[in-house]
Amino acid sequence: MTAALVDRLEPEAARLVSSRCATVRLGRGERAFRSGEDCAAYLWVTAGTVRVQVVSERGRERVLYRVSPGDSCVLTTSCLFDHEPYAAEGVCETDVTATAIPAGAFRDLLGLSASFRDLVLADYARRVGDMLVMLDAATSRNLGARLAGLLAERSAGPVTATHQEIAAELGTAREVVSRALKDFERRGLVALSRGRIDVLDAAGLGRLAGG
Amino acid sequence: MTAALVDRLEPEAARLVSSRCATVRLGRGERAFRSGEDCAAYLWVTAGTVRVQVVSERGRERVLYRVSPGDSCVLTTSCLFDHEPYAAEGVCETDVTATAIPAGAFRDLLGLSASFRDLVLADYARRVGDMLVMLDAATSRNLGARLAGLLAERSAGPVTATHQEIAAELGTAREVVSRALKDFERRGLVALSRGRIDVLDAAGLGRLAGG
DNA sequence: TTTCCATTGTGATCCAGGTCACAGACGGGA
DNA sequence: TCCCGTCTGTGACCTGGATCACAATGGAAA
Repeated sequence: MTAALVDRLEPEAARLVSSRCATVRLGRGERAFRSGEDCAAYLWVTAGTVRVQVVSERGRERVLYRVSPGDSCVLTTSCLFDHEPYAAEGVCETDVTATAIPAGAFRDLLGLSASFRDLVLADYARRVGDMLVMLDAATSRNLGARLAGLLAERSAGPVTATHQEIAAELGTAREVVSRALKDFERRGLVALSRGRIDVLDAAGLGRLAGG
Repeated sequence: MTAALVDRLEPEAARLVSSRCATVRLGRGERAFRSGEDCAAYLWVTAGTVRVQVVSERGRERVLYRVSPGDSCVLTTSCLFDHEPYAAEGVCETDVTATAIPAGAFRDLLGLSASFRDLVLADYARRVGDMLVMLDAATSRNLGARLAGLLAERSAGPVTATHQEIAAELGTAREVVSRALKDFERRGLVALSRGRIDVLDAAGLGRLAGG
């Protein structure tokens, strides 16, 4: 399944994309955009993943969401319409290929293509929903449940992530995650090794996470 | 200044609104929508204010944002595009007049009118920005600063709100707000009376709030 | 005036999570 | 094999804020 933008659009809109948009490639670890930067173009990711995060004054980073092929990035649209600089940064988690849509072309596309509108707005809707959930989670402090939820979600294979990365995901401190994980291990829910967590009892984790 | 939708749209779009949208009136305290409800129409508020909030399991309510004349409601668009029910409820803080735009008409309008697109997306952008700020605030727990900020913002006139209402605004408990306010009073920043807070030193509060 | 409920003030206590400070443990180079 | 930087594990301690439990007060309605 390809995630090329042109494949999803009406012919006329696809032509517009072909003529006015460029393909950009970014290496793993590069920044797609930085906090405080102005927003010049809308990026449609066709391959790879961009992690969008904010960094607090105290240096703690917090992951907001990820942009995968087929997703748009709410913050970018936010910037394009609000004319404000980015409040977050985008880090490429893998090599990334994307179509850069200049602001003018973006607006034209919105007018021209119902498919494009649907893509953009549906994604917006999803993100807002996610952020509501995050807000809720951040307010009620039940770190154990949130961690269990995160692990249960990814229990298909081994979870390869350092405790530090998970802490950023949850917006907390590494030590807190380490302790909680150790607790899970003692309860037989997971097996821990360096940079990797194997889920032994996804159902149990799910129970911990769910209401 | 009127906030009627038709005044902001191209003639053709305005006609569409006139023919397919109804005006609804809601009394103060009524629910514009409820948590879990399906979303049938997009509401464009022309007069009054709707407070959008989520209620946690423990009954604590948290204000997400307010919809004033000229604003749209992100959650509504969210629902229309995501086909998911509301995750929050909307309470009319005053008598409210609104234009109800059925889902179909909403989509048509987006295609037809560049002005409408700009209204909807600009509003979306603003909300997302607000939510980022809220997330940040909720994570770093410095209730004093947040409370000071809230008061400084409204320091134009006396702030008429109970401590309970302010607590909902900040997503915390009433007692915590009472104590913080009392502390501000002792420091000469505010004067407290029943259901009302007079800001005596807006600059001082601003300093407490600002970085 | 009296009643009664919503609002506010406050002490006492509790607790999840944050911080600090190290000590191992692992693992990929050199 | 040894070295060194990254990851983990853990104890000790701190803290803001949440909860509980009442008392006191204000003010609108009766």
